[in-house]
Amino acid sequence: MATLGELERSIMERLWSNDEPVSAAELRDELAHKTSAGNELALTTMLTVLSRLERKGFVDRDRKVRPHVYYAVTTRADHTSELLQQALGAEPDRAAALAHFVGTVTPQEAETLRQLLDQRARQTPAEQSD
Amino acid sequence: MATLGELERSIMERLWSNDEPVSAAELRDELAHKTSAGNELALTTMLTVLSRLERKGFVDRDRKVRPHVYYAVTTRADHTSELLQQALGAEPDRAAALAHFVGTVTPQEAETLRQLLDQRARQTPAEQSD
DNA sequence: GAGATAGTTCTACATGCCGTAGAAAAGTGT
DNA sequence: ACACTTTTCTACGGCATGTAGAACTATCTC
Repeated sequence: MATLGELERSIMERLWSNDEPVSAAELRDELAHKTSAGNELALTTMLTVLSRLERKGFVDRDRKVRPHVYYAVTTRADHTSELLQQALGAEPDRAAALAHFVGTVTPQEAETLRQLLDQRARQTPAEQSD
Repeated sequence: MATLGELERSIMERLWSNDEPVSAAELRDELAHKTSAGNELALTTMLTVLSRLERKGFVDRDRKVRPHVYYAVTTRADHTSELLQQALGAEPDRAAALAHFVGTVTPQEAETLRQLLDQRARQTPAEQSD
């Protein structure tokens, strides 16, 4: 999975935060508010970056309407999950890494995780350990 | 946390896999075996990359001995844990992301996670949910 | 439907990271 | 002091990203 630059990430954050497809112009205006100086980027800049995000498979667009409107292909949770898998992917001692990780999450998150594991266990019936 | 390039990663993998500090020349020879063609990189290439890794805070070196010897500053599990935190860091709905994630781990890992959470619960006494 | 207008794609450039390594400098042993 | 080893400095090509003008295409209006 390709990584995202700063502007690309800002755009994805916006697209993830709201399902309705938006035009490049809207995006540009909204992002300008977020930046300290409120610089408006050129519209073509938005369009270029959106095209790149499209090429990377992060966004898609509706080409039937005239200002094309863009939307995220996946949810942010999905994306984060992929990042988590990727982080673990190269790790030979996954248990050790998970141990470190569990040590860093908040108690609330630990509880969340536990509940999720319980749900999961119910869906994926007991496995035999070998 | 800075990201790693391909060569940088290879070097870190090697350093993480063995605690003993190694010289640039040793590293170069070992990594050459790993690559398909067995290309030997120039020694200065190793030194450059090691310096960059040092600057990034991934490795340190013993400058008292004459071929300087290099070693990883953190463990790989530590690093992976940081990546996991980082992946979750920007996520507003951490629970959702964790849910996706839990859905992707193997049953064995789920069990590992459960055990880790149990240990953790023993160390961090029961929290009151609000 | 031809021209004006709005919107999109093409092309381009600066910057910074990374892989790569030669040239220059610095340390070491005899 | 000199040859040899090792490290640092400098450099360059390639690629990703932010940035945007130029050129092209679609749409609307009269």
